[in-house]
Amino acid sequence: MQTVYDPQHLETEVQTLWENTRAFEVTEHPTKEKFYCLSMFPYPSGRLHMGHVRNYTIGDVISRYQRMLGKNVLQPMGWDAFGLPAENAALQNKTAPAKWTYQNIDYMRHQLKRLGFGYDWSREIATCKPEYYKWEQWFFTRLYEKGLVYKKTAVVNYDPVDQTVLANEQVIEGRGWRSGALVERREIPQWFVKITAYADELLQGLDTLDGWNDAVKTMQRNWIGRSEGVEIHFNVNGEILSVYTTRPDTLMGVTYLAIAAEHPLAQHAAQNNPALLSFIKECAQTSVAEATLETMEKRGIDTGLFATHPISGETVPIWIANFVLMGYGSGAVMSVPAHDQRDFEFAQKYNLPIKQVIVKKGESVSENLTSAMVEKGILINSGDFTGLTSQQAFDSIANYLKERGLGSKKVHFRLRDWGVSRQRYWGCPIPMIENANGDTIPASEFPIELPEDVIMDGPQSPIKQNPDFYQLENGHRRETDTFDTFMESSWYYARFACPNAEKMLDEKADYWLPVDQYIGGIEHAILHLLYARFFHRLLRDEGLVKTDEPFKRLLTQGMVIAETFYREENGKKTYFNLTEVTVQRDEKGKIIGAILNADGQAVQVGNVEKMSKSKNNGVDPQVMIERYGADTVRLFMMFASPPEQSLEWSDSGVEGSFRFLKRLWRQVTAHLDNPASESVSLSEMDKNLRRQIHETIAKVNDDLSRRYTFNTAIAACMELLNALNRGENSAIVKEGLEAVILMLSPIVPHICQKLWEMLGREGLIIDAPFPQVDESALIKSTLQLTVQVNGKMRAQLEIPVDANQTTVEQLALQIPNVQRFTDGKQTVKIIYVAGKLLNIVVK
RNA sequence: GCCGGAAUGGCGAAAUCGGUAGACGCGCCAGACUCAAAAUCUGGUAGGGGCAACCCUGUGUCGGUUCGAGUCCGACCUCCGGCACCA
Repeated sequence: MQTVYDPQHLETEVQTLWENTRAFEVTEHPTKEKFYCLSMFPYPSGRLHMGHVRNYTIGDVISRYQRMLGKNVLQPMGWDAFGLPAENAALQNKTAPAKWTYQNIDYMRHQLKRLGFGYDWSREIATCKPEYYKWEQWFFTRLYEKGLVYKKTAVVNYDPVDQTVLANEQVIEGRGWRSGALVERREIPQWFVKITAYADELLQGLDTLDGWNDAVKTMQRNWIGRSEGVEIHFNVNGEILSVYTTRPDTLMGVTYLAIAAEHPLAQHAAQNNPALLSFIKECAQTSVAEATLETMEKRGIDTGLFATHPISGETVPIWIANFVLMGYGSGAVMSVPAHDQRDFEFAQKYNLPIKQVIVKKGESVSENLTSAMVEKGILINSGDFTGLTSQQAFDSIANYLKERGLGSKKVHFRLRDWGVSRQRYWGCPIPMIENANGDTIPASEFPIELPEDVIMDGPQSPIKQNPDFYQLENGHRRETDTFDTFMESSWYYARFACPNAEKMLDEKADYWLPVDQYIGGIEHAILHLLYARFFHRLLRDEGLVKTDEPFKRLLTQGMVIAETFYREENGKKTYFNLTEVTVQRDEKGKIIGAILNADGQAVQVGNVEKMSKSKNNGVDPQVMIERYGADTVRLFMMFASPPEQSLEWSDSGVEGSFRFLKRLWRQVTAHLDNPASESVSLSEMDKNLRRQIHETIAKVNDDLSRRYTFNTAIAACMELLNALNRGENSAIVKEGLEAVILMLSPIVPHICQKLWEMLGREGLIIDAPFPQVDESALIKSTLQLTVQVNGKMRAQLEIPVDANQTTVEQLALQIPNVQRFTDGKQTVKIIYVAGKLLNIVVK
């Protein structure tokens, strides 16, 4: 028998057992209940980081628990293998993105296996393989045929020095990250998928997702942004300029219109106007990111053009404003400074008139508005509409406009169509061809393979300069843009059900889908999850899946954070890793400083932040696994905080987890040395211990199935183990130890498998049933009641389980400490929460 | 700027439906074992008062609802995530 807990040796042994028995390979099983548990697949960046470890431990714990409940559990793993970092790495190392990616996959697969995750590796997918992306290409051409795909121009960030398109992330303070050149907005033709055609369905579908938390659903609802408003036509020299508003009741307060710099009217007006031209050029020098546009200084310029108000017939000036974007709606907005804060500030800045047309009920016009009056109310200064409420005016004005052909009610979505074109190399080639007439037509054969054997000697895509790729024999020319990588991650969950199918998806997908539990970072709350929900409906409408929603239950896990250490010189911070410093604490254990090991001098202690390269505060999981073993790392990850909260790294916390596993090991081996002596009747202490065992089983089941609070499940097991250590009846101690081992096995599967065997059990613990409650063990004869006076706890009272309120009140009033607070006072009322609490209210 | 979230001892956290604030763990303090150290075990540990029984204060800030608020409502502060080409 092993007397010392030796995780390295033990974990290898157990992992070999899993491998040899193919413990996690699953097939469709018509009679068994299925459970599909999926963690968001990783981008193969090089090594696993702690965020991955956390994500995949959560998924593995849920999978193993569900399997022990008797379900047919699928837990697959793959690689989101296309993406920008591979190009950057290739550029730096002068290698091919493919080679770098495949090397990373090999290393990270090895790491995942070492952590003991129960994946069905026979289903592994890498999205950069033609066997995977050829179906995406085929599907895109199907969407094209159905009219769900179209081409239009859209703006990108363009680096004029590197002559390449930049991702928002690559634009730093308005400049390209490599060249430092001022970035320009540029319009280029791109492919779009009509997600807006599904906007209503995506919105309504949220109501069916009971297993998603409200924060994510709210964010998606707001992102889709359904609004009811009115489209209004202004007349500009005989041409129609359309604007959309949700506040047609304020229409009489319009004092100017604002248009985008790229708007044709702006371009036209600028032809003979150098001031306008230079303003438009300035507007073009901004990143396309919405956060940048919304936070920058709002600026504008008068075009000199006028529009005719559709009701009053008055003319209002047309301004170019840097915050209005072409391509979001019509590229023009009506401005009502009195009732919109942004318009108000803009009007003040440029001395434009502010005309109040809404007042609160019972008030009159405000003499000097100091800010916009944005609430709804009663119309004033609005001609025939004066006196109406905002609500009445909405309909009256809409009808007025409609009767005269000047506008109509319209439902509008904030959601925009999904631009899927990327001007990059390391992605799935878009399967379109430009024929000799200049028309685009879909490709007819798949895959259109991306050449992997390339050299990145500049930021431009190699396939854009490679006629072997784009030039076809019949004179046609292939599209050289690639897909947004969100395309691949929008359907991988379905392909895992049938990774080798000779079509995109086969009937096996019907067995496994939808995903019962999806787990990933909260940062994916909108984009990835919305695109996947959209794509699932596209698959459904192609007859490839039968459900409406891909993910039944969603768990969004928090970030892994850690302390930062730095020195500041000339305003530039240099960060040091935890491994390079010694932390100093006061006698209470509070951090008071840190010293750099290299020179013995002090460094600054910074904030606790998300583990990242830039803050140099990452902890390499590999080092921890080698030091403590996978079980300790897994245990710490699950114990330190509940999954949805951020998790702070702590070396001593990891030590604590290791210590607990050593104690578990020792306690079981010590028990084996003192074999069970069966006692006939149970003492009161025995009964209490047995009740605690079964109360813990009830709690852990609830924590693992409903609440997903793994930290409290572990705490309950720790408490039970402490109690078992004091247990006297070895038969009950054995029952308790077996329960603890089974309950902890989803979290720390290696040590539990081994202890399970040492207790004389055979086979895989993963195939043993999870402990269930023996109701008879829970029976109590007395309860602890809290007695309050005026809501403050004054005493504890032990009462028989069947005591009625009158008895309880009498008992409570006899307690001296209760009498101290009630004597000489009048009892106003008594509140009794049966079996829990008695509150005596006095005055 | 807009949308969403978080905040509780020295630290990570617990308190599940409005009902005992601080379970469990870390750290720290004391003791046991040891020639000693490590490891391990036992006890203590929100702050303040009290010999003690107990009492007062306390869950980011200010206000409110309630017999009772960490939990609900309103306003605010700080931090975090997302904002459509990072994944």
